[in-house]
Amino acid sequence: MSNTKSDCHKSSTSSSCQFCDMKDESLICSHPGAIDIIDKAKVTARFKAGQTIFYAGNDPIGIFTIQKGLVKLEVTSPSGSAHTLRLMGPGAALGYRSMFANEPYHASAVAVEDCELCFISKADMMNIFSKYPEIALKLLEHISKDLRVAEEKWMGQMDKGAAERIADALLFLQDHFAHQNWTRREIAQWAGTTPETVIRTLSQFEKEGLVDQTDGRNIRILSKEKLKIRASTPGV
Amino acid sequence: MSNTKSDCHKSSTSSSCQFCDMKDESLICSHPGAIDIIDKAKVTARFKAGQTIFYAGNDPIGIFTIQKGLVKLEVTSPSGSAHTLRLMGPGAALGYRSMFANEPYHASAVAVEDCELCFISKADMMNIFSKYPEIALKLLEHISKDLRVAEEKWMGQMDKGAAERIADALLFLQDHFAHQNWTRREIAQWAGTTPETVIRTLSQFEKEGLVDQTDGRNIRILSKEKLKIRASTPGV
DNA sequence: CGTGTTATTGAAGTGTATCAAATTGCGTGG
DNA sequence: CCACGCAATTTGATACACTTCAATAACACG
Repeated sequence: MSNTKSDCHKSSTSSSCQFCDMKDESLICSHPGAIDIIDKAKVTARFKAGQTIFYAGNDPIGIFTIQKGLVKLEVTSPSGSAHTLRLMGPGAALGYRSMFANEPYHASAVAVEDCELCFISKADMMNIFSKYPEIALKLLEHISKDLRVAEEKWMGQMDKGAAERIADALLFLQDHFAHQNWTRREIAQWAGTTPETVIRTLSQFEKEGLVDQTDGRNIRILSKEKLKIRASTPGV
Repeated sequence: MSNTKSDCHKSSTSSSCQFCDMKDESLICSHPGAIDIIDKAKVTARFKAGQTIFYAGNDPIGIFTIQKGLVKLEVTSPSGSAHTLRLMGPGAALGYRSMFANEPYHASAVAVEDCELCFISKADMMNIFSKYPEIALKLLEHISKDLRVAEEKWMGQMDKGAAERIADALLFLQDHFAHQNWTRREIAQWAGTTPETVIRTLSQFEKEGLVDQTDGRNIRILSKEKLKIRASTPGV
């Protein structure tokens, strides 16, 4: 096996970016010219479910790209309760906001399931920018969308009741990360409520025929459409 | 009067950017090279307090830079209540998020007080980017900070009580836009609560010696420090 | 087969929205 | 300068959705 790129095995099976499944999905890696630089600069890192990738308060050292697995950005309030800010799957980037803002991380990144990440240092990233400025514009677009999502989310939280937020959460988690079996607590952290309220609401939804909970702790959505209606209807 | 730049008077007294007070504050205009382009491209616009600069749902046509006055970005929920997303004063830009995201505005921009804005079209903006890519990086930094602010704000809203949020609001509005006499409703829209709750909380704060309301409808902060403590203390 | 985590159910407390009605402040025009 | 009218403010009563606490049950994992 003649591997022409010797520094591509820093961490076990980190092969060339050419063969990465996520090549086309990723904002950064999808650029043809950038691949060569990244290929030399990147380091692969693995995290098991539950492990923390970086902690809030620390200074960013670069960007992670998700090759496999799910990662959540979570903030733990002074009162102790944790809330999920963003969820990111394969192809998404991680840690870019703090890097560009020149700020410490304002949230911690935790692996929801076993993960395989690709790390690119800040210096390498800046190097890429200077050669391919159009990537900066792409990231600008991406972060701008993040901002809308963030603002829309807490706008929704404000005048919606818990049931509506939970319906929203179920739909969102199903749409974006269907394979994952979310716990009631995780749903609560995403919907901005408590596990108890999630449970009560779920059994209410079950009565209404929106979901099914007979398969262990699994939550099966029976009617997306009805849930969508429920997600934007004040009372029942 | 020999005016060398004939197209700089599109709207009443729009003088050259060279003499703009906000030249150094603005993200875009502060760049030495960009001024020449902007000077030719810009149009000055005025809005009276209460007027809408753009409406949610419309497509962005460019960027506004605030020369004078205060602007709020507000979202009106389907249930009818309005919430203030961001507040922007002189030197700040307006409408950039939607432009970069290639999305319609997700909020409406309303003049809080009489305003003087400087408009630059999307095409001109892109032209500036291609000549001075470093401006894109600056905007990237700025939007990244916006994202943190947005996420931090709704994180705060989640587990803080109304009194804490209102204390936060008072401090924020005082720090950033001191000259403005905010109404109870505006405070409520910023703090994510109702005017009634703001009133009750204010009179509570008055009892505790944190604020003074004897001067008409004005709210005078007596002790920033005590308010800060109040802003992060669950019960009394 | 135990042990810890997740889920479930119940009861109780409370903060906050909501509605309605009275009052104040403030600008406008007579 | 006063009277008027409107919007902002204030206060009270009520309702209720949600959190919180506590105790039990079900499940997964070693």
